[in-house]
This record gives sequence, C-alpha cells and structure tokens, in this order.
Amino acid sequence: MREQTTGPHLLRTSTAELVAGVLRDRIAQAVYEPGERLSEEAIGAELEISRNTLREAFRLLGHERLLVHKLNRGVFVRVLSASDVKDLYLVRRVIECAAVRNSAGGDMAACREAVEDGERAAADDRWRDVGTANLRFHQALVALHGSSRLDELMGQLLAELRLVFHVMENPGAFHAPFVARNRLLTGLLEEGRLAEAEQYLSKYLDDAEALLQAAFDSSSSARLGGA
Amino acid sequence: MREQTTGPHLLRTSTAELVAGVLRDRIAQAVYEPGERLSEEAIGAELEISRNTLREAFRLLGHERLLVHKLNRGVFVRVLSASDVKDLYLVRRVIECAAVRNSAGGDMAACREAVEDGERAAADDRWRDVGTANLRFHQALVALHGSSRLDELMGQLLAELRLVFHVMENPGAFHAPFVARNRLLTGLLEEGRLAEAEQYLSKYLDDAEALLQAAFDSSSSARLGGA
DNA sequence: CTTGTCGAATTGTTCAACGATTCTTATGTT
DNA sequence: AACATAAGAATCGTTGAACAATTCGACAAG
Repeated sequence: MREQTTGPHLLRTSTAELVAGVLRDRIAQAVYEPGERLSEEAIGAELEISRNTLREAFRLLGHERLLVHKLNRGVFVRVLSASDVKDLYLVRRVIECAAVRNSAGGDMAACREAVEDGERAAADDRWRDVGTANLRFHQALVALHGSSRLDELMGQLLAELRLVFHVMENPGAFHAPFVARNRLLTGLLEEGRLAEAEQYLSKYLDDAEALLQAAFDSSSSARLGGA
Repeated sequence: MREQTTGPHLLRTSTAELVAGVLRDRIAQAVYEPGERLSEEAIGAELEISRNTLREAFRLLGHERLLVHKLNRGVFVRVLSASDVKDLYLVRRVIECAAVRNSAGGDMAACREAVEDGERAAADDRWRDVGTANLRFHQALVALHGSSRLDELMGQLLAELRLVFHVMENPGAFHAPFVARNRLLTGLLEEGRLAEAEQYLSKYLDDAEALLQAAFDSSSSARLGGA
C-alpha cells in the first residue's frame, strides 16, 4: 500500500476504509474465524500499513459489530451467542415483514433476479452462491421500503448472520431449502396478496431461526465435549 | 487528558470513546452547529489529545451519522435534508408501530415514567426537559421489543433527529403538544387496545413529520433569502 | 495447589514529520 | 473590471518511532 505515494492518487476513499473492506471480506470468508484475535503488528506488516491506520480500520469494523474491542487485549472476530441469533431474527421479522406489508406498487425486479440467481446456483450445486443469492433476496425485500437507513441496517444484520453461518459444518446446505420459498414469496407479492405474503415470511423466518438455533446448540454442546 | 498517565487507570473505556462522548454531547447541545467544520488541531489542542486519538473519535461519530467525513477536507457536523427527515420517520413508523403492536405483556413502567417526567417539565415550562422526556418516551416504546439492536438503532435515530430540531427556532415548543398524546397512547397500551394504539401512533408520527418538514422548508427558504 | 513476582509481548497514546489535497490570495492577461 | 492561473498557506492522510500501561505466561516460594 505504498504505491499511492508515488503516483497521483487513484483512491477515492481513505486507506483505512480500504483496509476495512479487505478485513470485512476476510471475515465473511472465514479467513479469520470467530473468536480469533487480530494482531495489529501481523496484519499491519502484511498489508504494509501503519498501526494507526489499521486501528482506524478496526474501529470501523467494531462499529459494524464484526469485531469486538477489548481494552488492552486487542480486537477479536465477533462470536455470536444464541441470544444474538434470537435478537437478529426479531429485528428481521420487524423489518422484513413491514417491507412486505407495505410493498404495494414496489419494484420486484431485484427480488426476482435474486430468486433466479439462487435457483441457477442450486441447480449447479454452487452452494456458496446459493447463500449469497439468498442474502441478496432478503436485502432486496428490505429495499422495497426505499429507505437508505433500513438498507444499511439490513446489510449489517446480514453481515452478522454470516458470522453465525460459519458455526455450522455445512453452511451452503442450510440455504438450499429456502430457494423454493423465495420464489413462492415473490409470487405472492407480485399478485398483491400481501397479508398472505407477510404471514408466509413470518413462518419462513421462524423456521430459519429454529434451524440456526439447533445447529448452534449442537455445535456449542460439541465444543463443550458432549459424549 | 494527561493526568491518566500518572495514577492507575480508573478508566474502563479508551480515551477515543471518552472524547467521542464529549463531542456527542456538544453536538446534541448545538455547541457545534450543523455544517460546522471540526478542526483536528483546534479540538485536539483544547482537549489535550493527539490527532490520532481524535481521529478515532471522529470515525466513531461518523459511523453514528453525526459527522460526515470528506476526504482531505475534514469532518463536518451533519446537515440533514428534508429527505433525511422523511427517511427517519419512515424507519420510526416501522419500528415504533411494531413495538406497539407486539407490546402485549410488556413492562410499561419506563414509558409511564417518561410521560410523567414530560408532564412535570411542561408544567414548569422547562422546554428542554420536555424534549428529552419526549425522546425518552419513544426510546421506551422501542424498548418493549426487548431487542438490544433495535434499542441502539433507535438511539441513533433520535440523535439524528436532535440535529433536525436545531434547525427550528424554538425546539422546545415543538415537543409540548405531544406530551398529552404520549399519555393517551400509554393509556391505550395499558388497556391492551393495541390496534387502536398502533393507528394512533401512526398518525402521531405523521403529524410530527409534517410539522418538522414545514419548519424545515421555511428555514431553508429563509436561508436562501426569501423576502 | 495456590500465590506472588518477573519479564516478554501487545496494546494505548503521543509526537514529529512529510506527501497530498484543498483553499486562499496574489498576479497577470484580455 | 473580469477572469483564468499560479504561487503559497493551511489542513488532512499516513507513517514510523517512542514510551507508558496492561496482559499473559513462566517460574519460584509458600
């Protein structure tokens, strides 16, 4: 990251935000696993940036709840608890159901596109892509609100959720059953059957949460040495 | 802020967060007005902290949307637009109405307390206190969800809203008419008339938004030199 | 086995410096 | 006088080094 000093800046954003982007990706890809400590010196040396700049990036991600900052001990990749999953899905129900309920006249193009991407990915057994398409579908659902703040909030929630998925042994398979439900939900919305759609989505989220909680519990009991 | 180096740290939080707290207060109190640029050197010298630490605090507040960071130009106190007000109230409607709708069995103590504080403040013409009590009432409403994430989100929304209030010539008077509505809404909730309560709150928020938009428009037209 | 102490490693914070960008102001041309 | 341009000042972005403060692990003493 030294090249920038020689030529004219092609960067439209600060180095700290660039670095934050790199780290965000690595966390999403589980290069850094939940609970892992991120060394200022090691990462700073690897990315060739100063500690100060790296710390700015850490602050950024801390505020996005991807990292937790422990005083004098450093930053760690966030580890989510069962109660976090509960909270996350409570918020999703509030926001996504409201989006569906008020979606009359909204543009469903992005939703439909995400659904079809998910179906293609599932047909090819590209599980990772199924997952991202699924997340994009829900992001598109929230976008029906037309609110930049809700869009940002949803993006943050989904980033946290990705952290939970890593706990599961087969994150890809988790999303597969929901592809069909995405299509069905989209159909209900396009036909304007909003009340049905809302109820359907509510159950959808209940099921997803239950699955996640189950995987979560078994993983945590295994970690504690269940015989 | 140098004293901390001598004695053992009594601080449980980092200086950057302490500084962020100070700046947050000053913005809320309009010591720093919307649009104003905050000089790293000036504030750093006044608070006796280094530029690096101050920059960490700026990042924090930037993420809370109280400051906007312009590359190579510095940080400015956020200036909200009419569309921001619209977005803010859209989110409030989604979250607060959902809180009311699902509030069956929730603990209304905090709500009632905020209502009564507001009434006392209004009786004594302590307009500023009326405003803070009003904000606390809505925060308590959202707290019925029992979600830490929604609590945090609401706190952020209200902080942004405070920025809008500063645009009005008499911020205190704005809140006065809503004290009675807070009491009425609380009553509906305690009687379990949730559907009515939700509808009432929805109109409540519509009215507040309209008032704010009006004050906003007149202020911006005045700023452009309306005769 | 618990407790206390020492030292290494890491974070928290500051400082000084320099490149890069923006803003200001003076200058010169038409 | 108006406008474009260029030098200069101010400020931000980033770095690297330095030192204080805290944590952690090892080892000795009780």
